[in-house]
Amino acid sequence: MTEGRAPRADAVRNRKKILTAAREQVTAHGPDVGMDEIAAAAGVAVGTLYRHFPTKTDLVAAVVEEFVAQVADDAEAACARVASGARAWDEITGFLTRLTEEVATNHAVKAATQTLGAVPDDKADEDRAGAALTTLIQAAQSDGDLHPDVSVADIYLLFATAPTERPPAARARWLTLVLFGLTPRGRTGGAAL
Amino acid sequence: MTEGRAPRADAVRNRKKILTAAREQVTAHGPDVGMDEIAAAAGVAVGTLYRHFPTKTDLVAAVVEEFVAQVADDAEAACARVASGARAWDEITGFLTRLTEEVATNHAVKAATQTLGAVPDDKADEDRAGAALTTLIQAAQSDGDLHPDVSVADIYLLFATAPTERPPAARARWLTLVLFGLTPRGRTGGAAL
DNA sequence: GATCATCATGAACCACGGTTCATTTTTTGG
DNA sequence: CCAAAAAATGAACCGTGGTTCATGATGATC
Repeated sequence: MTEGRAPRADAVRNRKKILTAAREQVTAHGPDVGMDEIAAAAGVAVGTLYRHFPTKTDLVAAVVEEFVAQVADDAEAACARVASGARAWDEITGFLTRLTEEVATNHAVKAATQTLGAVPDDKADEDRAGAALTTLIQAAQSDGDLHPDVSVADIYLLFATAPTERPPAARARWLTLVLFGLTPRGRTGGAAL
Repeated sequence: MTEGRAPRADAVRNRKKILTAAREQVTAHGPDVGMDEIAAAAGVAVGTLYRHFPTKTDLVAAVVEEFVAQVADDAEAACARVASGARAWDEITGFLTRLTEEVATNHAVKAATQTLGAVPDDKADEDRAGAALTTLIQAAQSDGDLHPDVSVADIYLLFATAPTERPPAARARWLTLVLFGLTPRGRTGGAAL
């Protein structure tokens, strides 16, 4: 019923080439690359792209989802290290540092963060990332290293707005500001947080 | 030499209408509104836009500069209140709250913040805003309410990334996070900040 | 290796948006 | 009022970029 026939060999080969090329091009030039350029990078004609992906949006979405998976892997790895005795706060800062770098460098990831908190697409990878992050957050909070009512949504909110097109120094500074805030350490802060 | 002839009456009238319409349209729909729409809103033909502004970029820049001036006014007003005895920290949070709101609501201001720290255009209004902010920052730092090495560039950096297209609650939360950071109040933070 | 479904090709199509310019209208100054 | 200059008009131009489709090639099956 769902099985018409086995897909042709060159079809699967091309599909891989397309995904690879799309990944590279979207990473390098953002989601606004032309279909022509992706096709050229894949060594394939434009029409072939449309055979595999009905629309450009679908192709880009496929690429973006790959990076969501990658971020989820990263978060889970950090989680595992915490389970092995690593300090949760260090893993969180490490994860956020890498994420900041990715968002700044990789235009596809930038696009991914925009959708992270908000889209109704049920993505397994997004759930994985959320679960891992939750664990990390709770561990760091138990250690007293992270403010008690910081949530996963907060992390998404902040990193949906991480800086792009800025020099590395600015990225590092941004992360520091976000981690420690504008108020001095000693001051007992506002009521909300 | 620089005086050819007095400009025609309808010309100045149209110029005003164009700037007003452009302000409204860019505010409402962002810098990506079509020239057609701006022209329609102004009750004028497209060609007229190009008589007054050689390119779309110039028109949008004019609008954006208006908002930079507005932000500068706001900062200076806050500054004046501090001079009259208001607490600097309260004025800073007030200013930043209003700015967050503007960035989220007003697409033109969003565009403005992107250029604030980075463009080589020598704008008097930008200098005004910078000077006022510097004063505010130093006052708050003297009171011990603001971390000692926060600079104007930091504020620009953060607000270049203020959230757009998010519900008001998210905007408020974002500001709280930025003000107080992710680490708990008691903890003596990282070396850098 | 013949047949056929599947797939690839790429020129052409189309919508969109910034820009131009020949023509017409309006204002100005005498 | 009447030219002449200045300004307004808007249809047309043009580049860009996503999408389609008639045609030709290729892999799978018997």
